[in-house]
Amino acid sequence: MKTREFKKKLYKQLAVVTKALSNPIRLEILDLIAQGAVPVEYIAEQIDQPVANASQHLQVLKKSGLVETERRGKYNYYRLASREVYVVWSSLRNIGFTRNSEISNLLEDYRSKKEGLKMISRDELLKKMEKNEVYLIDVRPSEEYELGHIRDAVSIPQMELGERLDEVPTEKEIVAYCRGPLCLMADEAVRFLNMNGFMAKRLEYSFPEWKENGLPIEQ
Amino acid sequence: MKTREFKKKLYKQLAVVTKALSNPIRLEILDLIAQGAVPVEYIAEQIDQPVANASQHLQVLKKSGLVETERRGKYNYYRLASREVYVVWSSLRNIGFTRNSEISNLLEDYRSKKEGLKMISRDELLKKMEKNEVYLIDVRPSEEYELGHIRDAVSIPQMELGERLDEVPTEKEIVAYCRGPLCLMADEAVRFLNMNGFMAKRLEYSFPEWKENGLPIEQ
DNA sequence: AATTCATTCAATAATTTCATTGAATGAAGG
DNA sequence: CCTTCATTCAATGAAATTATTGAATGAATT
Repeated sequence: MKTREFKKKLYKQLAVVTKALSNPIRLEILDLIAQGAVPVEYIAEQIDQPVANASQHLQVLKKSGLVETERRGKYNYYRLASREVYVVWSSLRNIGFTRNSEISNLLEDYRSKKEGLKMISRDELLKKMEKNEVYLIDVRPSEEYELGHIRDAVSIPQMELGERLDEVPTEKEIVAYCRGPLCLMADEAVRFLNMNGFMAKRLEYSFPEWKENGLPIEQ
Repeated sequence: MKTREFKKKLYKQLAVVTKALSNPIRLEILDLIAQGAVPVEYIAEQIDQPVANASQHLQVLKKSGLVETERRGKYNYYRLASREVYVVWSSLRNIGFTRNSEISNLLEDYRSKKEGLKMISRDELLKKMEKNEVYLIDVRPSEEYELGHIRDAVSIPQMELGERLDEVPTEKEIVAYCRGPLCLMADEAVRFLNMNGFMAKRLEYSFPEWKENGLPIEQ
């Protein structure tokens, strides 16, 4: 085999992986299942797409080797194929945020309209967790909470927050977190809590980063 | 702006970056300019494509924020936009190698036909460099050598090796290296040298990795 | 064995990406 | 100011990707 021909095949194969990453819906799926294994129907619902379409995108991701499936009872659970896939995904997301001005503008724009959303850093939270000075809320869907969450965090999915406000202490500081920089559930929870007289902040970190850095988790 | 609408825009923007990565020619270009800044014409020649086509692909990469240009005299030099881009590229390549069996088969196949190509590790080479026991050859095109190379390496581009064999010492061990795992010039040089009675090995590392790890370079 | 239902597949039309060609641009140097 | 020439642009047809629809599959349960 000639060198040129070989190279062509090699880059074509590599592009199978990158082509799998080249679609916005598939990126959203990756971001979602970076949380843990979930079935097709749940994915379809979360990304607001017909099941057949979600399934087709999942096939592409699977063929490229980025995700794997596992049968559990009636359901096919999809998850990232390896830790390296998570590394690639988060470094891609990172490049998008730092190098692509449209993205940073978009995020800034969206967040600024929430006027003065207060953030809390990782270290600050760790300190307050030690002193038991904080009430930490995981606002992701409970399925994702059950797959793993920050230690001592309470699960109150964003959807349920309105009807479960009585569980939230008024004397403690509240901190909410969700999936990552692209996830807005924590933002909305914090805004809602502050409107209702709580002292709420958003964690700068999110669960995947927290886990990646070896900080305390449960389950 | 509704959350769903915002998310859609966000992932669409992120996909601009991943779409830029989703083409085999653009991957080859990235692998090439990971060496250092080079002009369009040189890129076109290396990837064996018409200049206009290379230019269009470079525009895509530029618009996505993955590469940058700089004017020097008559030429437009293209280079990776940041260190993070190199990290993304090499982790993508890494996933391709470890998760995609077609790629590993392809590489193994190609290399095994070269029957017993001997490798030398980074640490082994560093030791031998200290004792001056090794003759290190950079087989990349001289333009790339001039943009930076491993300390004490001699530039003998693969094309010129045949007519410059008399420069190569017979008593010392020879080590050749080139661009990276996808680069085959070092393989071919080593095979050629061994056929001609030299003791040649291929460096497991390549220049970009060497540089990334802060090992000694020149120029 | 039949039924259920989560998931996948197949076909299609709409959209996007791509390579090719030849012309346009525009900075550098005379 | 004019020429050169590296690079980009614009137009085109061919190829690939995508969403949608409805049917097929096949494992789990009855």
